[in-house]
Amino acid sequence: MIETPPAKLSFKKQQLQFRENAILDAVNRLLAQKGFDLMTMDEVAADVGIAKASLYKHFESKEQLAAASMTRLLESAIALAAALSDQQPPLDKLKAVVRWAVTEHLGGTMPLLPSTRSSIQQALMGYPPYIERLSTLTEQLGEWIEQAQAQGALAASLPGEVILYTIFARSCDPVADFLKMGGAFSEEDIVDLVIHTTFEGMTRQS
Amino acid sequence: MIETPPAKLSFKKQQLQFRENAILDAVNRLLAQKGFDLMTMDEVAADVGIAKASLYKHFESKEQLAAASMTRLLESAIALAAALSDQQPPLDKLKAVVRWAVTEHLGGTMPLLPSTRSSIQQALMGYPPYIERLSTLTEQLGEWIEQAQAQGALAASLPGEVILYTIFARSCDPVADFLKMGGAFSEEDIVDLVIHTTFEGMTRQS
DNA sequence: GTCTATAAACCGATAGAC
DNA sequence: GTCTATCGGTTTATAGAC
Repeated sequence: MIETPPAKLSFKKQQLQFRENAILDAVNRLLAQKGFDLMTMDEVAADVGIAKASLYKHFESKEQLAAASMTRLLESAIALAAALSDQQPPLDKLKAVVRWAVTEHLGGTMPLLPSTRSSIQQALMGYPPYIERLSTLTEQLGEWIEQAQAQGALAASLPGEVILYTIFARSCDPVADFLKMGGAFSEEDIVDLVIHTTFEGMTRQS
Repeated sequence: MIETPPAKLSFKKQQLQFRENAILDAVNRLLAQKGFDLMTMDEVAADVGIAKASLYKHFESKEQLAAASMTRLLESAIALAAALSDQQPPLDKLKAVVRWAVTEHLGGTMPLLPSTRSSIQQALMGYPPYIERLSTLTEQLGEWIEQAQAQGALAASLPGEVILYTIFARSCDPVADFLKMGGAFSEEDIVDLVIHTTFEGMTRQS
């Protein structure tokens, strides 16, 4: 019994995809734990359970490996945004995105980016697949921001850029880490607190 | 003419202090630009204009060097806090601290910390002079936070920890970097925008 | 493709002359 | 104390056998 070439090829491709996904899982976790600079290729290989040289058969450099991981993360965010009901107010959809990001962050699966200072930032900007996803996500969020402002749900006096960047930045907010370290709050509480201060600020009585 | 021993000793000490201050200036700038991990001792030495080996006559390790720089930064913050008028409302004093920090950040003299993930964080926690300053600053800010909450100027429903950590975190807010990169706002505008979103949030109409 | 072994570069820290 | 030169260790990336 000889399998037909197409099926065998498909199976091989599936195996390849599966292996590369396992690699990206490890990279994602290590990026979240230690950041790009402190993450070593030896660690990634050990975490996946393969030799370091084998990594380079799948990804040609550490930068491209991290870029691929970040691209997959953006795809998750885009998928989440697409799954949000259109009947929800745009402000709720924006909060849902932040909720997802902060939850991932607390779970240890959110890379430390965005940070202007990270050495990987430059490599990311020269990696078209990442730029494309970032553009897609930015467009979707920007649309919701405009709608929320038109409805009066978000301050119309604030430039859209400021709101957009703030939402991105809160995905990696160290406040969540500090609160988790303190141990006085549950992860659900921490997420709620971060979302509340982000959107409502700290001066408003509730 | 032979100078008196006390005067000569004082002069030598002054020279030493001056040199070490120049070193810490360079460290502070490099920590702000690249962070601890990417900062090399060769760079620090080149920036100061001395040999790398000479650095180790003043500071015994890279960690201690960074810790000394961070300690000096905290002393600046404490001095700023002490200089604020007692006639000001506590909320205004808290905003003034954030204003100072974000301005330093935009000027390229604010190290990337705090960040739970930085490899230096652990060294910092084992460096008593740093801990002491951090405790002093935390106490002062905590006092103002309580006063502001009692006055109704800050939300009394928010745990003080959350407000404190948020103030610390906004000192290194990447939003300021993004807005600066965008080039559409002056540095004064950026500082105002960050302070506004931090304290008033993004939903309130103004 | 996966492995072991190694090359090439870099970095923190030190030795030793002055 | 400052310098030049170098050690020891780590890291990215590759060579070559299987």
